[in-house]
Amino acid sequence: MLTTAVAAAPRAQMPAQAAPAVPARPAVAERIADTLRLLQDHLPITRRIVRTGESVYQAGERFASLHVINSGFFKTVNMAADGREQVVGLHFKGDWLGFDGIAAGHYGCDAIALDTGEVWSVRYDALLAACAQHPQLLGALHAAMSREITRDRDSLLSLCTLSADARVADFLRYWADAMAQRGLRNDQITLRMTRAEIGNYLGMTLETVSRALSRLSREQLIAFPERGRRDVQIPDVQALCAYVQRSLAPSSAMLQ
Amino acid sequence: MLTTAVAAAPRAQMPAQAAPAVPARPAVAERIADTLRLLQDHLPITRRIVRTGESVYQAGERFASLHVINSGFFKTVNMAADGREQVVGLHFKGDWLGFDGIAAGHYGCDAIALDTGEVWSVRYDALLAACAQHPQLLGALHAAMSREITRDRDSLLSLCTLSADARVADFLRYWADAMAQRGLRNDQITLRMTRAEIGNYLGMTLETVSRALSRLSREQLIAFPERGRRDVQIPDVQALCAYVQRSLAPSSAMLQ
DNA sequence: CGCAAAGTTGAGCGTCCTCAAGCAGCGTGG
DNA sequence: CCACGCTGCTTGAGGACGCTCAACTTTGCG
Repeated sequence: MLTTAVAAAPRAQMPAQAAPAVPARPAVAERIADTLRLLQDHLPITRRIVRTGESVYQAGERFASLHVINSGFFKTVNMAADGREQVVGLHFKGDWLGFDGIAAGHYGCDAIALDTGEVWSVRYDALLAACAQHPQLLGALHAAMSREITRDRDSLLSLCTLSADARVADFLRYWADAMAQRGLRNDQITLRMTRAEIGNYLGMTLETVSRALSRLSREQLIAFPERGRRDVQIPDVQALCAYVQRSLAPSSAMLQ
Repeated sequence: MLTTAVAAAPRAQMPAQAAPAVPARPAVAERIADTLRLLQDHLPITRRIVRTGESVYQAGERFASLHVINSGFFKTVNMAADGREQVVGLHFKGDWLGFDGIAAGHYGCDAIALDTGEVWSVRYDALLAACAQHPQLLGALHAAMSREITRDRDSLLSLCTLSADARVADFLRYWADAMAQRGLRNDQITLRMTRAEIGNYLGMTLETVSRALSRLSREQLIAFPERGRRDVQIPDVQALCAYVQRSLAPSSAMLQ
């Protein structure tokens, strides 16, 4: 699907960006803890509980603060002037929210809680002042923005190159990876989004999401332990990755 | 197409993000000039001419510098470990390149010149040091990253909500807007990409791009003044926007 | 001139969307 | 307690948009 080779320039060596390093898991969790500690120690923070469906901020609101997720799951929804709504990001503990407001002076998305969570809000001007004193803080900020950009581009990549089924599989893999990186169990995840939300995020209809999940379940790549079908069991994340890869190379094995 | 309404929360007022402000055009050009001057005055800069097809950096290369486009047109190509290539961004004068390298320590994309251009490279560590002295520089850096994030999300939005024809129209509009913002003529643009590259960027095949351009031309929204069909004349950018909007509301006018 | 690369256009088909029906879970109220 | 309605989910049938494959034209270059 859409394997238009754009260029055939000689390729440099490249670290396998999706292949999970063997252990190294707690690295992300540690980084998150460090960042939260840095914020706590050097900045006035507004802690805020956000319940399911409530927003941290809304598109159009004046930008003054950035927000760091202390717990919970969030989505960002891009709002076009003409009413189109697009889920453009999923965010977990340690992720920052609100970067899109810096340049424009107002937020460009809604940030909405997918369950009850807590965000720490810091005034952007105060953050800049603190960064001047503590370079680590600036480093954390830039790294977070950089990761956000990388993540958005990876979304573009899956959206453009994967079939609907593979996109759903990749979505589950992404969620499971995010859990694992934070030291949480990733063999069973609770989708905190409706099929419609997932479909919107992945650029397909809710029916297609449902069918894809059914197919993945039929192929034993996932299972639904509960009646509710909101919980997804992933016996083998590697197998999910393999499924995505397989869907790229329909028949022939890649020579060379 | 894919108008799954995810939520129906009460909506706050929101500035029309796509509607071009009446004049205000030189604002962006001025901002770019300011940024270039800031860099020039406070940092050691490596100027570099990059010819068509050459890369500023490649995926996997060690990250040490950010790059600002002084002239020319560039694309960034996301390289997946499995060989998938995805054009994830187009970049013009004043845009920064390389943000995705900050967090990972190595670049995640190739940045490739679409024609001969000049980039200014600054070492990231030197940039940080200079930012400590000149807060404006830090402001420019953050604004550029913020805009990058916003832009990526807008790409996701068009990719997920627009038909192929509308996506091509929106692509032309985007390019024309980028030109206008920089004070260049936008009634005629020279596409510096092949149909295959455009298609890759927009998530469709080169044939579909070709057909979409033919249809737009048939509807008088664009014209091909040259034989080569690389130059596109856009008599009325507004009409292009209207075309995109029209494709969203297939039949009924939006009540209320 | 000849060849390769880029582009256009057509025919056929497959994936995914649309529309529709039915089921499951859940809170409400009689 | 169960009927009731609501929302979310699943599954099927049919159709459309865009992909695949193919032939041909145009452009550019040695």
